[in-house]
Amino acid sequence: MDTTDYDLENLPPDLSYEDFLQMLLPLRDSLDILGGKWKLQIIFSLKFGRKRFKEIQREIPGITSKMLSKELKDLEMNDLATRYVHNTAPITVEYELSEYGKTLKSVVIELYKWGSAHRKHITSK
Amino acid sequence: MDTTDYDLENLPPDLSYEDFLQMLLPLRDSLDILGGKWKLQIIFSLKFGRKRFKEIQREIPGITSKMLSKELKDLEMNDLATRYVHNTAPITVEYELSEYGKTLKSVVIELYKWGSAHRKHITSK
DNA sequence: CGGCATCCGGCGGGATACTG
DNA sequence: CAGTATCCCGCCGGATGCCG
Repeated sequence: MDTTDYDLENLPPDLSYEDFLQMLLPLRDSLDILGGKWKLQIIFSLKFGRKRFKEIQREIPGITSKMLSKELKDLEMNDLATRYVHNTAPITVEYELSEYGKTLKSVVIELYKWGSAHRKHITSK
Repeated sequence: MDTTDYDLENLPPDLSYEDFLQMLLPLRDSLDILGGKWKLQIIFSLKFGRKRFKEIQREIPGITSKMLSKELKDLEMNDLATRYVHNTAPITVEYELSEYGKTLKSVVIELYKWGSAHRKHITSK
């Protein structure tokens, strides 16, 4: 696989278009993981500790079980959240943000900072 | 308007859901501006200087004039790109990344860094 | 050349019902 | 309770054509 790391400040001038698209992949990964209607809300919900499926759903008005289930599976696939199944009757499942998931913090903060400054920039004209 | 800035590290525990959604808005702004199929490619294309409409389109295989036009208008609305119209026949139009647009750099780099590390994290399991 | 108008297909995602 | 299955609608975005 291709593990080339690019220095975004100084991209090689002879970068082929294919390599350019390769370079965009990690960027898209980040955007996909945080993008969409529900991802951020779920991630923030899990930031405050281990939660049951229904708890999360209650905290996020409007989300259907289908969407929540799909998004959680997504987070789990990306190793960002961990799923705990308990042999109770009826079954209960808990989710928590993984240690690795917490590495998202810096990106999220950066996005927030820029977005926040941007709102001011835009409304000041 | 609401210009409250939140400290994402220490969110007030009594944060109402409405305030929480408010807090997400800047994050969504950032994600919307960089997300989508073409935004990054266009931004990177403009990073290398002032370009004509057709030039950009040639550099981005597959993009239709409709999409390019829409995305550029979007960037312009957000003050990220500047449009220059020349009274030639036929008309020519140039675009360039605004000075303000360059402030995106830190966010983009952060997204790239995390996404890049994430690819390694995921493929190493 | 730089766009806008129109038509249209795919799909993200909502509503609802059902199951282990 | 924690999902899955089905149906369905809106809309993003592609294709094509036209216009100043």
